[in-house]
Amino acid sequence: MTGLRLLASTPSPLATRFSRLAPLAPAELDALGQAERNQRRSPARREMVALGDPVRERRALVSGWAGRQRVLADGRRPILGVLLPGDLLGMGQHRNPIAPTSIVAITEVMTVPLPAAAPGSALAEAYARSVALEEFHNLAQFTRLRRLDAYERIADWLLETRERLAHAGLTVGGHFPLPMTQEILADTLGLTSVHVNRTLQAMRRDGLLVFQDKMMLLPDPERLATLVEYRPARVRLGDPTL
Amino acid sequence: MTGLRLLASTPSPLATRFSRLAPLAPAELDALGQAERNQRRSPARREMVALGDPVRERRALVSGWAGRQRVLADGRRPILGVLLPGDLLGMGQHRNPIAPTSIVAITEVMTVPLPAAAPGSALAEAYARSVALEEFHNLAQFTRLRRLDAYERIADWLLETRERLAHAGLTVGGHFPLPMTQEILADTLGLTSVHVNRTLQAMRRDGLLVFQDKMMLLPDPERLATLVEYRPARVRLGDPTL
DNA sequence: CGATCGTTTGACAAGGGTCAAAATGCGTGG
DNA sequence: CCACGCATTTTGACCCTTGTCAAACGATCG
Repeated sequence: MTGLRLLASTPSPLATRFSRLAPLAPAELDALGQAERNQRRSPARREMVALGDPVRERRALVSGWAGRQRVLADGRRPILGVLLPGDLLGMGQHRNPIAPTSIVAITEVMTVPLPAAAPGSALAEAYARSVALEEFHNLAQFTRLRRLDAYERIADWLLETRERLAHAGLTVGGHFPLPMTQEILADTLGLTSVHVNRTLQAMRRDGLLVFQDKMMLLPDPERLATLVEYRPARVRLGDPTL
Repeated sequence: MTGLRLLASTPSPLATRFSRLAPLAPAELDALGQAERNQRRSPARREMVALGDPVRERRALVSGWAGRQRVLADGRRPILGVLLPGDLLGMGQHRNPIAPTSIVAITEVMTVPLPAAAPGSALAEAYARSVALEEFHNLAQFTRLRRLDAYERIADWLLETRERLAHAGLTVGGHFPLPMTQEILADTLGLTSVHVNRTLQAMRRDGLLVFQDKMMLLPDPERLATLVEYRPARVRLGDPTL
């Protein structure tokens, strides 16, 4: 009975992530739960937000993966960053913000409207920390593309993605979902799909990853982390909860 | 007489940039002017803000150039973006933000504390737009590093920097200051100084730039812009003032 | 007038891109 | 349940941009 209830009430990625970002009050958790009843669906490959769209409301991703991307004149579409369950959309600060990038669903994606947060509330703090984390990951993506070679880039990105998914409660025994093609991974990492393929094979040979049925396992994350000097994300120094 | 007064009261880069971002009230312009009396100096090469520092106050650059950078274990120091006069520092959103990057003075830099802006005021809007512009330029830097080769990267960056300086009233007859070494430019663009040097020479041969005494002139910005499909920054669609 | 920093030039190596095609997987309809 | 068509993964051969290493040259400053 308890088992069933536990199963049924498994906290959503959104609630998991947010209650780790700030100590949410029960009422705030409840507001999140209410918001999650109001899901909107975007099928895979759909452009959820177009570049330059006015931002009407703040939303959160509750399931599925999306990519922030730019479409270029030459047809290429570099992916600037990946949005995972629990991540926020449309957090611009000023009155009439417009979307600085387009957002495209990689898999089928469900989003919900974000409940308003009273200034100074734990929920507001969680939103702000989420934004700060996003900035952190943007910077990480930046340095990744500058200084790491293909092998290290992939290793570093896998470690980061694993950590983000774990933070939203989406890893199972070290395994985590990776529902993207090698081509999209290539667009994310600034490589060609051919080269991603060769590099993944090398990592497999080196016993650093196992990938099956869109599930990834890193058997030796420590070795990977040493390899690329990976440092986990922190919003605030000295905060052990993040 | 009028000429003298005009000269003496030449608006600062900060005031110029901000009154173009939002229609500031006279009182707000005055507050900016007051703030500018309170300058703090950082000599060239000084680390103005260290990675992880707590952000105590919001400031603005009023003269000189700085770079947001990361120092890496291998000693390299990729520059993530350049801060020009009129740009803001420390605009994190949450209560106890820490600096996500270190900031280093490229030339001697003067900064001033930012006056507080009432919510909903034109000044607050100007701040928000400045933040949005910064995000825009971060994204531009991003795509620059991904898809453009060395020649295009430099061309694109020069066009953007020229536009930003013009926006702060710092260009004179198409000429603009470029007070950085080729090595720092290389760090900014993800290239080596050797390659920057060769590429600049090529652009000079092609008649696309003239560089003397740390002043840059782009004789044919249109040709450059076509070359790299350069698109000027806009914070809001349909806003002709930006 | 050294000393130091920045620019310029040369020779060479290599990581990754491009092009092309084969192999494998997978959903759909018959 | 099978066959077809399309998407994805894999492999091979070749080439080009950029990095690396090293040294010479030029300018600026105490």
